[in-house]
Amino acid sequence: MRLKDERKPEAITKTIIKLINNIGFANISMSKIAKETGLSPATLYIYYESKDDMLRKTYMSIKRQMSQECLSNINISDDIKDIVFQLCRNLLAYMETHADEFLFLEQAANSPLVTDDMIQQLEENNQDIIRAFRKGIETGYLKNESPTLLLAFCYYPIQQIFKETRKEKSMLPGIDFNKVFQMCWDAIKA
Amino acid sequence: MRLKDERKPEAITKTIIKLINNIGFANISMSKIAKETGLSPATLYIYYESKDDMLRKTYMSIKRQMSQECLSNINISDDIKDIVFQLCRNLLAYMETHADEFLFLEQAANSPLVTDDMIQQLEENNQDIIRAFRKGIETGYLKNESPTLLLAFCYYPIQQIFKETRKEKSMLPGIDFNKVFQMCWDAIKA
Amino acid sequence: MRLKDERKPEAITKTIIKLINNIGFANISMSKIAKETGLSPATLYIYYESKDDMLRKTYMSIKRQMSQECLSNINISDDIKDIVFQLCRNLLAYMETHADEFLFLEQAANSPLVTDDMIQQLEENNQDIIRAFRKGIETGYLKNESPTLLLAFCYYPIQQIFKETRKEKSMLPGIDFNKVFQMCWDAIKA
Amino acid sequence: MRLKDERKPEAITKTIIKLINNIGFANISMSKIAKETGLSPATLYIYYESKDDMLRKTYMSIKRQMSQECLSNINISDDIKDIVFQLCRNLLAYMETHADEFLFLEQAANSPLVTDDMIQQLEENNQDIIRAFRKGIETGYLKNESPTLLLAFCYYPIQQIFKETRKEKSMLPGIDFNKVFQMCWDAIKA
DNA sequence: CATGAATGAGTGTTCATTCAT
DNA sequence: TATGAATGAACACTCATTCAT
Repeated sequence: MRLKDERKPEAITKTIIKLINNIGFANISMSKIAKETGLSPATLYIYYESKDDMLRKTYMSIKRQMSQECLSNINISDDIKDIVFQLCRNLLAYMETHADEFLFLEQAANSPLVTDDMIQQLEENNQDIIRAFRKGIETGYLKNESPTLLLAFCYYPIQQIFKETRKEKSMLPGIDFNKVFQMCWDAIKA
Repeated sequence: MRLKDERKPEAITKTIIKLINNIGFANISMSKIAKETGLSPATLYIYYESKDDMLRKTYMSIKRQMSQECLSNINISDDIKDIVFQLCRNLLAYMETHADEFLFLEQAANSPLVTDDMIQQLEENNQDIIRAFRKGIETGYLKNESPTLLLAFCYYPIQQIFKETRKEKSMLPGIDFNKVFQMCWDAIKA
Repeated sequence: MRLKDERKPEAITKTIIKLINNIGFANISMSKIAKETGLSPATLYIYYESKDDMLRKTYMSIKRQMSQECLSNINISDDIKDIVFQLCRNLLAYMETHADEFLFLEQAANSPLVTDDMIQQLEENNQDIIRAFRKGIETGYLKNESPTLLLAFCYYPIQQIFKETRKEKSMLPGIDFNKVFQMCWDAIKA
Repeated sequence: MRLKDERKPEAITKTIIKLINNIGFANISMSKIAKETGLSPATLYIYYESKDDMLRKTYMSIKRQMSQECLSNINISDDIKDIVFQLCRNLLAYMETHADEFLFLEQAANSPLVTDDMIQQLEENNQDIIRAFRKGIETGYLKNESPTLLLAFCYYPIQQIFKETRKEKSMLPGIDFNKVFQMCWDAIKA
């Protein structure tokens, strides 16, 4: 009995990310993915139940990987300001080194593919950082708002601004992201 | 020979927005749009060159309308702080009254459909507000950063947070957007 | 606006009957039907909602035609014996001149495609003959059984025996169908 | 190296009969049969050369079993009338206790799957009964027709009428099959 | 013997677009 | 201008069968 080739899902994932960035979320098809990966369309269905299942699992996997990298070099007992800046740096670093993955996430996130259920599952990855933010609020360093909202004020602007800087005729060329991080901090600090 | 019926493009636009929110950007088709609007597929090609052309023109039209509504009740000579808060209120008001239109924009914006060229064209709608921000910088009320960046810090967080609040199992339920506006202001003020 | 070509459904029907007799009910496909008829697969969907719809409508149409031809030269006021023998002759004549159509019906009738609802609709075509049989019962010429059962004893044996005679290595070669008709009559007569 | 497990073909046969009655002859597939039986698709090919081979062998097996059961409690030296009525009762009994098997046979019999060669092989199962019928002709109890034809007049009407009574909205509800047997006898008796 | 992996060819159906009226 | 008819190409997915273990 032949065993599942664990390099195949990896190759499929890479193809998906590549194709979505080249031709767009709306234009990927199973046959394009199969051909680009060098597989038969039928083989995709050994690893995934359906196209939706494939895209959802790919989304979950990439998103989890991104969340994890955002927590690098962060010690929950550090000063909240250090945590916030490190978080911002990590996010930027991930987007810079995994631009295609990130842009895949952005396309998928705005589609009906990503369900509330998936988001809730992913939310668990943020629990540590949410706890740190809550402590920051209690110790008076951060505004007395929902920690999720404060966190959103770090992630969202940086992500959207990053996307803008990636465009060929960007309206925000040569931005110094340290300034952006500072603005995030100003938004959430007490 | 009848003249082009200008109510048809309007009806088509409405259908597109409705369908995209119901079945997603990736699943709309010319025949679905035609059937839902009560037209023949062939008729769509009288008003638009192709599917892409149709979606692009629709995007441009909606985006322009949104930009315009964001400038309501704003007087360039007002205090920059008043301008910023009014801008934020206008944006929120538009998203709340035109949720489908806004969510269409978000789906389209992340797709390869929207070209740099289109973005540059749309950028012109912001010139007045950019000028006001520049004055705010010069008079020392705002941080000395690119006005576009400052503006981004108003739009992006509010838009993304709004999307989050729309979800059924939102992680940010019952948010007071006035607090959000204040955070935007804190981020960009000098 | 182009008009529907009424020769197309006829051509499609002919292809279906031909193909089903050549390759069997289980092996026909939309693309085979399309190619054999000289059409695009998509065109089939202008005339029929789905494959099932196509096969069902074809079945109904052929079955109705057969029922009609079975009533040729039958006068309801004739002697019931004459009616029965004419019915038998008509059935045989139809099967002989429309062998492919008849064999299509037999394949379809044993598939789950043909619903009770369809059968009920078709049953209406037999009302006149059923009435004649009822009169035959009342006047004592026929057995006092359900007219439908008596009718079945005419149709079924002849149909099944006809199918047997059609086989290359038939076990019933050179049958005289007049004898078969007589046996049918013996079965149902009082 | 294990030996072929003879319970597997039995299990496969049961699955085939079940599936064909549930989803129809045209919709069964090797993988569905494998999954439903709890086997790998590849395993089916240990027991059968191909899908067609599998269906043919299954048809032959079931058909033989049915023929055998039709001969229960029949003594060739009995009166031909007793033989005929017992044959009819046996046929009905088989169809009632093995409805799925019988309906499988009917679906298969009308498909091109069943070849003349197979029919000839199966015909041997009827030799005893054919001989009895021939004696019935010689002794003047039966019509002077081909014994096969006389036999057909027993089998066919009962089978077709049985199928009709099985339908949900049957046109022949609550039939007394003893009357049907009598009609068969009337058809073939001298 | 038995199997899950693998596949090219096929399935029914819909696509964006053009044609003929 | 407006349309239903028409289509080749593509869609997501399944097929019967074979391979490698």
